[in-house]
Amino acid sequence: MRASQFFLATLKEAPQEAELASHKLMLRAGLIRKLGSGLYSWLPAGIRVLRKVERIVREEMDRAGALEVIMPPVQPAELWQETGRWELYGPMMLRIKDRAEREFCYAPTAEEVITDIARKELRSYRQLPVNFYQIQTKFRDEIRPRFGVLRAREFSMKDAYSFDADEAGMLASYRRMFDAYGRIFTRLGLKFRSVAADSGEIGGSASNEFQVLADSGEDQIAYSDASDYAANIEQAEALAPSAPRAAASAPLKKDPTPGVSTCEGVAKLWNEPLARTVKAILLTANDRVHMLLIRGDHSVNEIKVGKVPGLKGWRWSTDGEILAAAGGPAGYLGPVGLDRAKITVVADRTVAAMSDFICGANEKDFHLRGANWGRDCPEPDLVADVRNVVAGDPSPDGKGRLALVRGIEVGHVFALGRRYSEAMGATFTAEDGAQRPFEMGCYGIGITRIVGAAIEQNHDERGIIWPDPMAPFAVAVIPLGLHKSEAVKAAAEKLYGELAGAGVEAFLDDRNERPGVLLADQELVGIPHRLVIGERGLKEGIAEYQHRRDAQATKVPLAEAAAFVRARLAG
RNA sequence: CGGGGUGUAGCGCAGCCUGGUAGCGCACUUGCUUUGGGAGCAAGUUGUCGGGGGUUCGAAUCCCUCCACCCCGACCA
Repeated sequence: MRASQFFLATLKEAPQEAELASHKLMLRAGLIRKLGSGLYSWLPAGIRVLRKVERIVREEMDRAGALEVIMPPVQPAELWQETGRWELYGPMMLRIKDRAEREFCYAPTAEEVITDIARKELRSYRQLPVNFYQIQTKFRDEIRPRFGVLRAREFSMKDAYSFDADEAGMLASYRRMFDAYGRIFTRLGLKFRSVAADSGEIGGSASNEFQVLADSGEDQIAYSDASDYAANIEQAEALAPSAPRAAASAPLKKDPTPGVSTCEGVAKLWNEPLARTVKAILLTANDRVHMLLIRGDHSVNEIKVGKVPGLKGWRWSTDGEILAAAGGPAGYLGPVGLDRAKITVVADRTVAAMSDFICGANEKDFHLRGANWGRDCPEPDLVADVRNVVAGDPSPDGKGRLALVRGIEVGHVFALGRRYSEAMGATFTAEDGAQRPFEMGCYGIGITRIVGAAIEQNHDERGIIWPDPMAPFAVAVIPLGLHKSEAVKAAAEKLYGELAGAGVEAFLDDRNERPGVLLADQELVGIPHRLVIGERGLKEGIAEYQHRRDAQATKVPLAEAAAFVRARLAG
């Protein structure tokens, strides 16, 4: 491709809407333009990258035996009502009506449609297993779209759905997809980790996420420093302290803490470590108020809370409920002196093992110190893991300690089971003649998100640095003074021709611009390899090769330049 | 949805407080010079000042209202 025939929409300055590096760079490099909140057009340079990602995903899905289909992005409400998700999905789903006032949605995902296809088309166990996938535009009306294509409302997703006759088969299909995903992200040249995950709204038993590692990621990943354990922090288990609870050694004492309503404040006021304090959080579930107790330096894991018996569908208690159940206001709450008929005490595993702790006195402007389970208040009604793990916690698999890194979720595989097949009556005739619901799995990859995540992971102050497999062009040929030197022009054209002839995606920047402009654009757009041709080098018979990550250029004899680059690409 | 902020040329911004009919840089067009890291000079082009309403002789500027976009939050008691 010649620059003169391409549309290079680079910008010197980033539009003010962009905050994150990848978002700014995608706009500046001319990959995308914003149409509205969470809506992006993809320009020619962006499309080239997107197609590369799609191609690798397709190849690996095909190789794993999945079959490509396309389902309509506009789907009738009836299907979603069958599974109850028409209501469940809530405002995330964009709902539309046709001229006859029939309700539709713009697909946020396609379990219902694919299950409908399965129940109509798949009749016998002999047809199983089968795995359908599509690469399609999805729409999710996110509460707050942000970070450009990383959390857009409209985005491209590869979604696959497997159908098996039994659970063992389904788990094998799941495994095949898991392995395919690993190959995809490896081939894309990204640093990633697969982690155990919460299955969330989609439901099902097993679930793994694929996270591209990047400091700006929205997700936190906990991994063991001594094993291959890795999990999303939403899911990572915080083990109970191994040491038994120490005996009470301090007397219970109530002291004023005027205006100090946080653990941090009390710890500072009393010059005590934050880890000695306990914070109380009141939740209401099933019309009963619960006091959740977390160590002062820990944070609540809302997903774990929802899994505690009796806390499914919990919400934060109102101020009125708090006062009525605990007797004191928020900020001064604790387990001592509660009427347990009115309130259930749920202690985090760590808190249950604490002694001589600091907590609220259930009275405005007072806290307690030297509080002890058993002596000062009854033992907790429930002890559960409800906090987020922190770095240094023991790994749940018993090997090593946990460390935390940030990641961007680009893939997610779910072992669904029969949730959708049962809800929609999708059955097949089994070997014994009985009708059985399909065992399903579903597998997503955020195609557009991968592009943003790759940039987030691979950029510097000058611009993008594409991994070779995703680069819009493999190599930039940059002639310095093409419009004034016949020798430069001839050498650049020859080199470009050699590369193109060898099937290398070369970009010849034949614009009549100063060298700085050409070089800056190549660096901004992130073309990973470049060959500079200038009069200076021609005198020596060389081209200057430089990888986007190289600090210095390497002189390469002109005649060998094309082969030199091809060797780098192969490696 | 709550809080904060921003909307002025394609992009980045000033002007607004203290009303007087719109400006800077980049980009774009033309010409000349220049050409190994985002050129210089000269001459141009580009605006319903987010929309609507109001106050006023007069509104980008003051008031009301709506809209769009961005950031933080929507747990931490």
